[in-house]
Amino acid sequence: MKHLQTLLLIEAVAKAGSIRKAAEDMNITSSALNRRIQGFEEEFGAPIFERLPRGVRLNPAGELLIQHIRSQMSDLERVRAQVADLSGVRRGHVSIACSQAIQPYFMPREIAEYRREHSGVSFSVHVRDRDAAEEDLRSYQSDLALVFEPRHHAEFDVILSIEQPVCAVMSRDHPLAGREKLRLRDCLAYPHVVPPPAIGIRYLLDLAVGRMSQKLAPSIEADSFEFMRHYVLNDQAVGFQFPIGLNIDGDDRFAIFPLGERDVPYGKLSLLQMKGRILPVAPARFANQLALSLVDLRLPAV
Amino acid sequence: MKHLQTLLLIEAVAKAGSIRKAAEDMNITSSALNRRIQGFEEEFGAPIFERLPRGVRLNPAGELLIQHIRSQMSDLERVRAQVADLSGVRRGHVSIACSQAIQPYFMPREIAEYRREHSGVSFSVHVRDRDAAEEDLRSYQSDLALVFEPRHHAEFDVILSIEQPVCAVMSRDHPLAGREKLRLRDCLAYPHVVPPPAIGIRYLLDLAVGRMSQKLAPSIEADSFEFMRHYVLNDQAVGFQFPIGLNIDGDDRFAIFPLGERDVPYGKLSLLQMKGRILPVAPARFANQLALSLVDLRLPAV
DNA sequence: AATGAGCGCTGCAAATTAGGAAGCACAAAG
DNA sequence: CTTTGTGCTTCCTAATTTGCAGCGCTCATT
Repeated sequence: MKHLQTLLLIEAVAKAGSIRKAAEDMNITSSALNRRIQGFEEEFGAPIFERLPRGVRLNPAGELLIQHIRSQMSDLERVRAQVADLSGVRRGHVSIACSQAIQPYFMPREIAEYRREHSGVSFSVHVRDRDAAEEDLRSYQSDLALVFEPRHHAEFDVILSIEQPVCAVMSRDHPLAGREKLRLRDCLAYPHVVPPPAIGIRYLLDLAVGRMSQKLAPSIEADSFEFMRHYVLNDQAVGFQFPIGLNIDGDDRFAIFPLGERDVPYGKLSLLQMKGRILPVAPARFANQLALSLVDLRLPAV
Repeated sequence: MKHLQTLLLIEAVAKAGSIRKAAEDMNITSSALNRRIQGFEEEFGAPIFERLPRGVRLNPAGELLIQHIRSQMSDLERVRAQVADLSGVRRGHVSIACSQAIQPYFMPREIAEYRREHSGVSFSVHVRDRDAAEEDLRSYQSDLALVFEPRHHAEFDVILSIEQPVCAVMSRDHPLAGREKLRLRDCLAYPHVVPPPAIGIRYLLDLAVGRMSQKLAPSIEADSFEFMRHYVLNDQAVGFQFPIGLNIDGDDRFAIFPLGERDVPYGKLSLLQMKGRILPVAPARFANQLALSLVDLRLPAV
């Protein structure tokens, strides 16, 4: 789209941090790019880049502008998708950022189901912790985010939110595996493997131990739940995960115990989008499908 | 702003209804304009105009696009205003659509007050009935609308809403002028002058008479409240207006009676903006001031 | 039925604009 | 103190856009 060329170049420069680098990325000469930037700043009425000895950086005006540029490009994309839609073609792309727990079972199933109906739609899936997911939405890199315990509710539109208990995960032959019920303090008596603080489940665990005498003393801190799952099979350790990330009835190597809400607070799984943004057809419909599926996972009222 | 040139031309064509006319308006030749449109349609991937024997008209895709164009231009304007703001200058423009009742006293006072602080800000004020005001918001011709009884609440963001009683207005020497209180049916016994159905106050009167035996039998239907005010001085007629449009204590030629809510429903005066739109600095601040002033006019709870 | 006005569209040459190559001044890094 | 990398400028050429004139078409009017 030609009339956006300059804006695209500005974004490239902002990312590259230097005009010459950006010029190379965009396959034009630095002189041409330089002039376009200067021309734009002139008609815009204010400089948008700070000139540093080692390159350039967006100034506050530029930050404002780049946000406008991204929102504008994304909105144009939405219009094009909507136009394609009304001429009968169901195409498009959905970019979604989500927590690790969503990756193994939930998201593949949902995407496969969606694509059964709309094979023209393509997907990008990004694993993101809650902060990174929010940043993705803000910069329009993702249309949707499905994350546990998002930090800044108010900056986004919450399409739907459900609760999930934290579950203790261990091998079937673990000493605790025979119990009827389990409390957090039981788990902490054994070696436990927990994710780093950036991840939702750790946040909840930290909250929980904050009001206990016992402390978190992780034998292992790992940012991969897949690692955790396999690790607990090899040691008498306890891991933690949400039900949505577990194949509860399908794998008899594990013992899984949901922890009560008074023990560890439930995790809030929220489906988010950029505030006020109108999503293109495909992301909007997919969000709708996700919302429906998530409602089915809602905890029965206590 | 050069990169928007094509979009601006598209808007001009949409408005003019013909490429040649628009070309004249924009001071270029029709051939150049024609080719730009064709070029845009090609890279956009779909035609946006229907070619008719007497000119062109936006097709559905074009309608979608023009909405994007307008929102985009307005957002860029917002960014520029914000940038100007952060370099210390307080400039900008506010475009507001409002009911007639707002014109004589309320709006002039508010604008004057705002401009005392920010003399760099300019204003456009448009008199609009409730439907036209909404259309103004939708097409980004106005930043704000202050109207009685807006029809489609849900399509807009309601910044604030207050209630005002309908008042009967007559000359001091009118036979009814000595009364303590007045009811609608008293007024209808005399010649009355009412606005056309498009105007909020008429809508309320129609609602009111709908549940009465008596009917509205206007001697005069006039779309100017100023006309109404002067007319009732020249005939033993009754007119209707909201308090905000009356100089209640300042003009002793008139007798004014608020009508009870059970008699004629109160009018809802709403300050609206386009849904989800982020207003530029000046309109946003002015909206804020309006909201504060309107709150002072709120009816004391009954 | 004929006519003329108004429309969108197209070929071609002229005018305008944007692009590339090379080089300058400057500042940080080695 | 040299080297490297930066933004910016100048000159010239390439690419794009514009204006002009004209074609074919539809519709309202004569």
